[in-house]
Amino acid sequence: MWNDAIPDRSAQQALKRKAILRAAAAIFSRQGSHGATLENVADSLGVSKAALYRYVLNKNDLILACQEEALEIADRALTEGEAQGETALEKIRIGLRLYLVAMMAELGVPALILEDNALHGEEAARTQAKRDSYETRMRRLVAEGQADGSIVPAEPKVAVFMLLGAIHWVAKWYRPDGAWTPETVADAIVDLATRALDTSPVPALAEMPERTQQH
Amino acid sequence: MWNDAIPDRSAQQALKRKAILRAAAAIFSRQGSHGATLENVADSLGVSKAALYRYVLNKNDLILACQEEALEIADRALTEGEAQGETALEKIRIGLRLYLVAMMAELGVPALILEDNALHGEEAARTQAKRDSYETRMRRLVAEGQADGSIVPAEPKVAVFMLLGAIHWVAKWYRPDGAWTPETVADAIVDLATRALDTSPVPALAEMPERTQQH
DNA sequence: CACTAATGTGACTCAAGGGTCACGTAGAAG
DNA sequence: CTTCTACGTGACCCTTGAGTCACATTAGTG
Repeated sequence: MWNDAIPDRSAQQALKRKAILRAAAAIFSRQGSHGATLENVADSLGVSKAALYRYVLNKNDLILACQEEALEIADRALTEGEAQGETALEKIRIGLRLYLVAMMAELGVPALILEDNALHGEEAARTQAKRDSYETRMRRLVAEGQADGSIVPAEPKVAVFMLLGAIHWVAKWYRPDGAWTPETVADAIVDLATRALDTSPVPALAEMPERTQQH
Repeated sequence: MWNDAIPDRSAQQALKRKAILRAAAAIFSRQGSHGATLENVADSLGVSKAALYRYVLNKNDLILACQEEALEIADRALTEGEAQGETALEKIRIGLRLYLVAMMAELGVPALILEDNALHGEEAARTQAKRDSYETRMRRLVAEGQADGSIVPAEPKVAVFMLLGAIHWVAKWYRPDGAWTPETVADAIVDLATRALDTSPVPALAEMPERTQQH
């Protein structure tokens, strides 16, 4: 009912909670956190609503967990990008690409779009702080790129908002059962969006290969 | 209570309905259509919830009206862009810029982000069709730009999604009481986003002038 | 096999929010 | 001044959905 098999009792807890997060993320991302029902989430797992409460404190907690997971993923991706990239622009490219792919892999959703007041409680502020921190990091990278010559001069705030808009919007149109794989989409959208900042953009961009292997 | 003064009785109706649309759009855009209460909308106008029902059939109708208004604006803006622009890229630039500015002026909000199932009823399908039609128009323009050499080769669908993401995302971060005017923001974000498609991008972009005159 | 802890369920409570209604009031018209 | 109509209101109804609880069931453990 939950998933296939195996590990020792206490680790099951974590797996099941993870499964709930995935299911919830999928529904939040389509209907918004307000439009989503805990019963929806439960149904999509083939479980009763009450069962969820063994793994989740309440709806707010669930939203919070999804949000934090997504922020962790974004943060790790950016760190990896900073490690691998040569110029600042490359760092951003890699960071965003890994973000999209990892979101699909771990939450099953390319991005989480939450309403402004989706969360309440003091944890909401902590989460907001994390998001600010991520955006600040991105802005610093843009400034760095303007220094190293890889990124065109432009207001860093606007540049970052533009990039994040393009990335987050993927949640609105990407369908996992479509013709494009997560990697294809991530490459295409990130290449295109970051081309806006590129001081020496290549004239042509990659084609869109169809999905070859299912899953 | 509603607005300042004047016109003959029956025209008041239209004005008041328009005021409701603006108020609703503002709240929808911050809280999502599900998170928004009709009482919120009423309160923000200093009116009781019941009063709204003189001008609006129900919540669905209100959402629908906002949505359609936004689509009309987008459509008009694109038509204007097609009339004024030389290359296809210019047409897109002008169309998007006018869209952002007009949304701010007429709905008081840079964009409407609605959840997938915000609307129900058959009108929802009609609205969806309009949105599709707009996106198709945009894709055709991208293809046209690839033909006339102003736009870089790239999958038109992805290109349009990327542009619309950057544009719609403005609703998430723009604050009317901030330092930037609507025109400033529209220019900056559209120039930056469309630069991604530009075959001959200028190396540098405009600075961000502060707001000089208040409103 | 008996015992216990963990897990899941259906039936419930309760608050919030969409929508309605009977009424009060103000302003145009005779 | 009276009357009619449009407008707005407070109080209300009713559904939906968050959260709880007593109970059944299952799975480890001696």
